[in-house]
Amino acid sequence: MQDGTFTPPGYSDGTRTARGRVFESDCPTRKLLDRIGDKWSALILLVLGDEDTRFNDLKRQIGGISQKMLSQTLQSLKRDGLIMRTVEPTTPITVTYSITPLGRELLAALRFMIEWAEVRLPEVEKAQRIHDQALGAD
Amino acid sequence: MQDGTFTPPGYSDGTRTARGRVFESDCPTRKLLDRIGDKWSALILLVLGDEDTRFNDLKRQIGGISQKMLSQTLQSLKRDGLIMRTVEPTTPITVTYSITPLGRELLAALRFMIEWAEVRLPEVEKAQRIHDQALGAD
DNA sequence: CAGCATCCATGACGATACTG
DNA sequence: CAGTATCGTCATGGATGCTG
Repeated sequence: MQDGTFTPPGYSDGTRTARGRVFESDCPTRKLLDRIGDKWSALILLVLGDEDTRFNDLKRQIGGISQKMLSQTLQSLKRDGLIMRTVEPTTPITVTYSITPLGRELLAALRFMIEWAEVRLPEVEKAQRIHDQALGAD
Repeated sequence: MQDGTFTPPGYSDGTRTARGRVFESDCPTRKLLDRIGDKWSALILLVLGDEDTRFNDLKRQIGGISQKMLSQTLQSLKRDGLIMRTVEPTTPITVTYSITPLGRELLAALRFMIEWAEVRLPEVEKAQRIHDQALGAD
């Protein structure tokens, strides 16, 4: 858990799959997706994965995010232990956000999805167009 | 793209990172998360990754999902080309949902996050408890 | 600079009832 | 069995204005 790599357990022995847990009432996957499946968490983690960044820098880099959502999402990520908030008592105050080892680990898993999206989204959108044209053909 | 494996491009040469695209206006990652970051898509993909499943079977397996959301999410996943819908003209009608190669590929990326969630969520929740107790300590 | 407080619109989602 | 249609609720998130 020191670096950004994450090796998932199981699957090699063939006995344990994700299926068993995902439908329990306290399903970890559901909880995780509730948190980082929102509109901005993944983007913020991605920026902080590259370099420590200050509040208004984040706001500039992530186009379209409102101050409210940035602040709110940062708090949530900090509460989850995925990012850190560092205050320097300058005037005016200077606040820097950075990713934690735990956050970097999640980011590593996230990158697989990000890369998939970048490579395959054209196919998804092509499927959408075909689907939308074939009205009634099902 | 035939099996469920997905090898992300880039990163080996060190020049290309996900950063460049993720903040474009038509960011693929944002679009993807808008689609499968919802409450049920990931769960449905996970079930269908195991075996083809019928509508009411899905409803039974995924605890807590409403008929409306199941139907709606299935349509969305089908439109994206991630799952298929097969109708057998029995009486009454028999409908089976199955995952596509594209969907299986996404599922493979998703599993990294699922596994991370199952392993690390206790740490996240521990961080939450510590954070909530340290009121004012920042 | 780094936020918080407030108001408001949208839509995600659930519950219920109905259909081929 | 496999859905559709409608209604109501609540959370997400944007816009705006204010603060230390």
